[in-house]
Amino acid sequence: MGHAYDDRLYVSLDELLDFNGENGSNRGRMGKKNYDNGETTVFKSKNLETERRRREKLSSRLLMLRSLVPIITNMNKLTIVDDAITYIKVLQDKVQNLSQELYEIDATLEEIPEPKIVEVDDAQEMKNWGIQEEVRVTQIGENKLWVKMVIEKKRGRFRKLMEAMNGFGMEYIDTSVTSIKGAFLITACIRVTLT
Amino acid sequence: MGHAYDDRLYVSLDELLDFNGENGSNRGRMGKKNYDNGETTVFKSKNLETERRRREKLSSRLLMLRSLVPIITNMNKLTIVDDAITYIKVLQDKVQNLSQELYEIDATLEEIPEPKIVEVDDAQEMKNWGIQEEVRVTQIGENKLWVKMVIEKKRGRFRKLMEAMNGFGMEYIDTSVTSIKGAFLITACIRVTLT
DNA sequence: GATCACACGTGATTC
DNA sequence: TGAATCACGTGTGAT
Repeated sequence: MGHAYDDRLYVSLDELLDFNGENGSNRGRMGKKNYDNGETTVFKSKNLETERRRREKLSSRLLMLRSLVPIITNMNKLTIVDDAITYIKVLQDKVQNLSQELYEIDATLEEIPEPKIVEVDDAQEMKNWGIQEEVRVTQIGENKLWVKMVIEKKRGRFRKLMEAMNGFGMEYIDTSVTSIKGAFLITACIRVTLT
Repeated sequence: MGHAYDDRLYVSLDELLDFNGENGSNRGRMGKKNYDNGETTVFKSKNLETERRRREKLSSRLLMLRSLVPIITNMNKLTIVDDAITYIKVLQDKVQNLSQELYEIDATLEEIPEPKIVEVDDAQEMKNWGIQEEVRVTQIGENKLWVKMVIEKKRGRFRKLMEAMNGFGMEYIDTSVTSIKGAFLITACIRVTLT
């Protein structure tokens, strides 16, 4: 096969100087380089080493890219880029799905806000639940309170009140709730056990 | 400047046949090709077009990769790969943060499970809240119930009961709660208003 | 043995 | 100008 190239127009430098100085076994190459052959300095392109460094840099970056991609089908330069493309698409899809899922959860969490814990003797805060003016809290013992209130009869309001008082750490000794047209009348004896 | 290369070892084909057949203005190239010059067939490498296709494919894939990366600092082959590397890192970080955030939200959501809505006359389901055997429900009118129960005195249990009954669409006409050592005694008159 | 992928050195081109 | 980038055609080891 060697003679098949005999009619080419130039002679490769490798055949004139069959000598590879540095990288003797890189991949499939045998260092087609230009050498200073004793006295006769053969031609050297100006950007020979520059170009070599450029190639090295590109190759190393391709290897870095390959190290980032988990699924690798081949070691080719082309498949490195190819796998990187599909991996980027996968990552973009993942980010899309995750952020949408997170957004939906945030939306549903806003629908059910955290129930407020309110100080029981703070009349202003209690108004936020619709309790209006009719709250009386009297201390009847060391840590016992007598609570009487009239609140507007609305679905869930009584429950919220119970939640708040319960969350504050108080113990119902005796409670009575009576519903009178559109309102609750609540009287309770409560023992406060502050932590 | 042209004479600076006169001492090189071979003569470029471009200078023998200064003629570019097909891709006259691709980038910075003027088609250093081999041509069948009439009768004298000059040398043609076997993998000339194969190699050309390979280069074209790699370049096109690099362009595809570039089109996926939003932040582009340059058009270079090297910066394309470089930007892809940083972009993949950004995407991986994003996925990491998003999935961790989602995981934390899921964890907090599991702490506060949805309160169960239970049928009020289903004694078995009521046991799930700790109500043990002492539930009596008697119908005393068209849509009125007389409920009497003793439940274990545990924080939050009374609140949950109220939640469940309230969520079922019933109206407390009169309720009294008394705490006796470790237990609640609850008697209630309820009007059921089914939707 | 034909094909593949690669690195090589080089001229052209752009800024 | 000079540095940087690119595509080219080719030789060569590996599959």
